[in-house]
Amino acid sequence: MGLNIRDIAAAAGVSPATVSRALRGMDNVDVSTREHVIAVARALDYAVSPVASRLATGRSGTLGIVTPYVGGWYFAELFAGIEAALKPFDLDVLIHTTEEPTGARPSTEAHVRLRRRVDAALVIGLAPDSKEIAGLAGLGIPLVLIGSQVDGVASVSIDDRADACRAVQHLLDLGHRRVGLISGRRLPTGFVPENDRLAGYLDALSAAHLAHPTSLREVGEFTTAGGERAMSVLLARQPRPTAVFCMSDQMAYGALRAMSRAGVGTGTGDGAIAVMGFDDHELATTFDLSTVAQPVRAIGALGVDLVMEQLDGRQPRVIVLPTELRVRASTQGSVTNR
Amino acid sequence: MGLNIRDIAAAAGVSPATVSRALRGMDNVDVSTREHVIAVARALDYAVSPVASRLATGRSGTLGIVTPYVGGWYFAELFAGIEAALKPFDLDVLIHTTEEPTGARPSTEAHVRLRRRVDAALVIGLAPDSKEIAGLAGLGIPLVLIGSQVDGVASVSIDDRADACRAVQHLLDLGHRRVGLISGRRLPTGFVPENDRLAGYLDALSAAHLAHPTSLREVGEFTTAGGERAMSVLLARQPRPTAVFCMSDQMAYGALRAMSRAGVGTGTGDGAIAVMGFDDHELATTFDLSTVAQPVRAIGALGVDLVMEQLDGRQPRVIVLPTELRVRASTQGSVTNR
DNA sequence: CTGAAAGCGCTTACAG
DNA sequence: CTGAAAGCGCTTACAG
Repeated sequence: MGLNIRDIAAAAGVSPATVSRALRGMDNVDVSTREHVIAVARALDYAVSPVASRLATGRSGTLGIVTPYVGGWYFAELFAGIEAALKPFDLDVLIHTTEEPTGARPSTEAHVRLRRRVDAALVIGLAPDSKEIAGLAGLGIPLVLIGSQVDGVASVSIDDRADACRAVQHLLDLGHRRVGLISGRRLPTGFVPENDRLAGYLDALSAAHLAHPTSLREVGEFTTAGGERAMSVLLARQPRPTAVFCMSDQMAYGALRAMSRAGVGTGTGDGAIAVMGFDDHELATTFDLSTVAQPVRAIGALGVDLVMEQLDGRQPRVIVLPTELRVRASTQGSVTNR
Repeated sequence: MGLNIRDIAAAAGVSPATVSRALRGMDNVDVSTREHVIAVARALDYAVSPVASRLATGRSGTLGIVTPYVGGWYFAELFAGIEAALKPFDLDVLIHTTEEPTGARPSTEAHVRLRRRVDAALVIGLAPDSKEIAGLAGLGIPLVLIGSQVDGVASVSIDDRADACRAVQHLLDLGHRRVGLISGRRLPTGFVPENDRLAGYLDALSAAHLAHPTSLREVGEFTTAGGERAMSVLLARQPRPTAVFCMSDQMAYGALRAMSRAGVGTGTGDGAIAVMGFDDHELATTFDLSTVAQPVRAIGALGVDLVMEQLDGRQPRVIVLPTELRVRASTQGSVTNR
């Protein structure tokens, strides 16, 4: 309950220094001494005080995670990947959310909160030029960006722009000429992948010399309900889009729902609208939704790898993961009214 | 970057003790002294070392969260509620997952991991008689259980048994006599709410003097894919259930998908199967799924309240939240093949 | 291989 | 209201 290293030292008949060395498995301890100390420590159910070690060593044993929000599919997946990858390392995690619940007073800045608390930080989706990134860089600890890139900083991401372009290209290949867009927020935002996906959408249309009026774009808030609202608006536009690219699968589900309610078919049928998502969320197959599959858990795990590498003194690396186009009935099929 | 309290003391022309008092807003400091110290600290961009304070005070400033797993809708919602409620308190969070990724060697036990690291713990879904709970109780810190109850320990949960019973009762009220069940794991499990929901299912059937053969039950692993598999099996049974209660909405989505594939209608139509979920997940309306709505974010926030209460020296409280039956087309409607 | 001692950066009785 | 001093529980050169 309240044993400290001196108690163990006394019980084992050695000095606290030796206990410290033995318990951490250092090799400059006689084997028999080490085993004896370990046995005594276990018998007494001793646990070192992480706080004391941290103060003594100057290492916090903690990884900071800076994220715009918590909750939602993407974060949950990412975090699951991070947690799993962290298991072998006995590192604690400290999560800092940058986005305020609406109406809340602004809380501590990320770098102030993390200072002296973390040995490294995983930074999710923040813009390269944001002041958060600048502040964090000033901390002088290893940083790993997820979903954005900055020169000289480690990062793991997908190529949102190219991937979105490919998704829209798929719709163009099917013959569509009026391709709508359902984005998360009103663009541009502080969330990088979203801006990049917009750029990719525009790339594809421009390359095909197609118009891309803003009347084809609606905001879906990254929620299913928002996607439903957005699609309802698009359905009322004249002329209607014949295909819609949604920046997330969850918004696409809502879009499909709006179409179903309006009696509008999905895929290639007459008067139908082809719907394309992004993520390959676990329900994409259930909705028969064509989408771009991104390996979110792997991204989280790789982020941890890059952190550990830098903590080991290696150079920051940049990883860009490939995605995969998954074509399903929402673009290819001829399901009438789902 | 590396300033400590003595640097500030020197710069402000006072002692470290006074700096400490001033910065923490203690009232036994002259107002002008305090303001001066605060100004100097700010000018020098000083941040106290949490680790040093923790060692000196014996308080970790950290809340432990013990959970069987991370990821998935329930945990993400709960965690979002916890995070939001924690914002005003400057408490760090330390997450410990008890369930191993399959194949991993067992990691440290929860109470060993949390010992000396947290001031209190929020424990999610663990069985009252589990050894984890026993170990955590031995830590002598305030505990708040989420989703289970133990005498003398604070907790916040819903009444899973009664709520499941009500859900099944709804199906019985519609005239169903063969009501199937899709559970998460093979029951009984270490996850309390699940066992309670089974009990509630049996309660309703027993009260109506109906048989409840195990052939009406299948395991859906709490995933959409699992729910789809489970329903496929149930569809092949003779006689088929005419209604199915799923322990989570996500499994219900899979079940609906399996029915749609098999050409089986939903709701009250001829040869149709009524499907009932549990959660009121964000897509439940999209699927027109009848379900039991539980306020997951509120549960997380209340868990934090109960923690703070105990940290303030108040007695542990037990909170049981009401749920709400949401009837939609999956039980009442007559949608043929969705 | 082992130990005595200093130090990590705070907080808190205690004395004034 | 303020300060000197001890202490929180470790780790780590340094010396042997």
